[in-house]
Amino acid sequence: MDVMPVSDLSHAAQDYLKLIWSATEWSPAPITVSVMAERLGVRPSTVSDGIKKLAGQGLVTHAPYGSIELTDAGRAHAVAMVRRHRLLETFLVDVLGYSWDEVHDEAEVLEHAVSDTLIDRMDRKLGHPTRDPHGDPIPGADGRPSMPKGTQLSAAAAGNTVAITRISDADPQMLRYFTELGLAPDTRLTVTEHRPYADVTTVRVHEPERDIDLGASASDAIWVVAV
Amino acid sequence: MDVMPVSDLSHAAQDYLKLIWSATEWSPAPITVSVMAERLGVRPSTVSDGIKKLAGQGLVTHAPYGSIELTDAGRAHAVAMVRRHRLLETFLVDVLGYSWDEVHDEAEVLEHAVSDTLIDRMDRKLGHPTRDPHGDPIPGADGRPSMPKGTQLSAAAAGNTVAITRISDADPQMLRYFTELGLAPDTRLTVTEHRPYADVTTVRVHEPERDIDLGASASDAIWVVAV
DNA sequence: CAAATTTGTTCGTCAAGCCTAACATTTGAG
DNA sequence: CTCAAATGTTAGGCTTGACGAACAAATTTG
Repeated sequence: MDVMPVSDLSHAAQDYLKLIWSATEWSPAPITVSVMAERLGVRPSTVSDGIKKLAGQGLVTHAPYGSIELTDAGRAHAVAMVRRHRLLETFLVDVLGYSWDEVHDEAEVLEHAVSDTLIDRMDRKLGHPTRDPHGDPIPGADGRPSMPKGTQLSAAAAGNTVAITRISDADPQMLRYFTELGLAPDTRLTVTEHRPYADVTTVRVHEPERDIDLGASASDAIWVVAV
Repeated sequence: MDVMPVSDLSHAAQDYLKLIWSATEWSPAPITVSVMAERLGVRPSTVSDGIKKLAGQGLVTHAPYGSIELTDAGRAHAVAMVRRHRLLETFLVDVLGYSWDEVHDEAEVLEHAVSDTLIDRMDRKLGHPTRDPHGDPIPGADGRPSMPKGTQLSAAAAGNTVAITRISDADPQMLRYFTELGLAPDTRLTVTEHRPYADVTTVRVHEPERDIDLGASASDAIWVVAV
C-alpha cells in the first residue's frame, strides 16, 4: 500500500492529524475527543465520526472510548502539515512583513492550499529555516520533526536564568502584549518568583532591566530552556 | 443589502464568476453552460444548478435557456478573483522563481485561500504591477479592470509589425514551447503570411532574426497590438 | 462502591457539489 | 419550415462534513 500524498487527504483530515500531533509535541498527555472538538470549533460527535474515518484509513488507532494515537503514516502526514504551517508563518513574516501575531490564521488556511513545490521554493528562499517566528521547530523535508525542548515558564524553578524557546501562537492578542513587553523567542530572563495563589510569575529581563509579572495563561504560553 | 466579501462565496461560486468574466474579457461572445462545464471539468447539469444558485444570490442574471450575464455585484467579485489570480502568478514568478508555465495551476488553488490582506502585501511587495507574467492586465484594488487591447495573432493582417500583449496561460506545454521560441509578452514580430488551409501563420522575429511557423492553436493563444 | 456527572458514540438529518438519466428547449440543416 | 441534433434543465442519488438527540461508557465524588 502506497503512502498517500498529503494533498489526497480531506481538509478536515489534515486538520485532525495536525491537531493530534501538535497536542503531543509539548506535553505527553494524549488528546481527547472533546478537546479536539473545542479546538476545531465543531461538536464532539463530528470529531468522533472523523476519528473513526481516519482509523479506517489507517492514519490513527482508536478503539471506541480508547485513546487516539497516530500511526506512522498518520504521523508523517501530520508532520508534513506542521512543516507547511511553520514555513508559511516564517515566509509571511520574513518576506511579506507580517508581524508574528498576524500569521497564524493566514497560515491555517494556506497550509491546505499550497503545493509541495511551493513549500520547497519558500524553504529555499528562506534558507531552510529551523524555527518559525514563535520559536517552534520546523520539521525537515524528510519528515523528521526536530525535537523541541523546554518547559513552560510556569514550571521553571525560581532563581533560574533561562531563554525563551517558544511562545504559543494560539492567541494573537497575547502575542501583541508580549511584543509590547519585549518578550520574544531567544529573550533571556531570570525567574524571580512564583506567587502560588495569585498565579503570578515574576521575571527579570535585561536591556532595559525590568521586572514583569505574568499571569497563568501567559506563563503557560511561554516555554523556556536553561541557559 | 451589503456586498458580501469575496471570501463568503463558495469555492465553486468563485470559480463560476471568474470564468464568466474571463470569457468575455478577450471576446464579446457570451459564455454557455456547456463551455463552462468543459472548462471547469464538471457536467453541464452541475453548472446549470450552480448558475441557478448564483442567480438566486443576485450575482448573475439568467433565465432558463437564456444568456448568462454578470450583475454589477457578480462582476465585482469576479474581478477581485482575477486580481488575486494574476497577482499570485506575478508573485510566484518574481519572488519565488517560478517559470510562467508553472504558475497557473498553483494560482488557481491559492486564489481561494489567500486573504485580502495577503493580496495587498503581495501587491505592495511587487510594486503594484499592472500586468501578469502572461501579459494579462491586473485589475486594481478598486476593482477597476484595466481594459485589455489587442487581437489574436491569427487575426492580425499579414505585413503588420506588432508586439505581443498577452499569451493565454491555459496550456503550460504551449508556454514552454513559446519560451523555446523566444516568444513572450512584449516580443515584437512581423506577420509574414497566413496560409489558409494549412492554418499556419508565419511570423518574423528579430534577435536573432528568424521565421517561425505557428499553427492555429498557437496563433489563437497569442494576442498582439499594432506597434 | 454506587450514583451522578462528564465524556464519547451512534443515528438520523441537512446542505453543498457533484453525478446520471430523463426530459425540455433551441438551433440549424436539409 | 420541419425535425434531428445540440444544448440546457430537472429530478433523484451519492458523499462529505457538519449538526442535535439519544444513548453508552468511564470517571469522579460523596
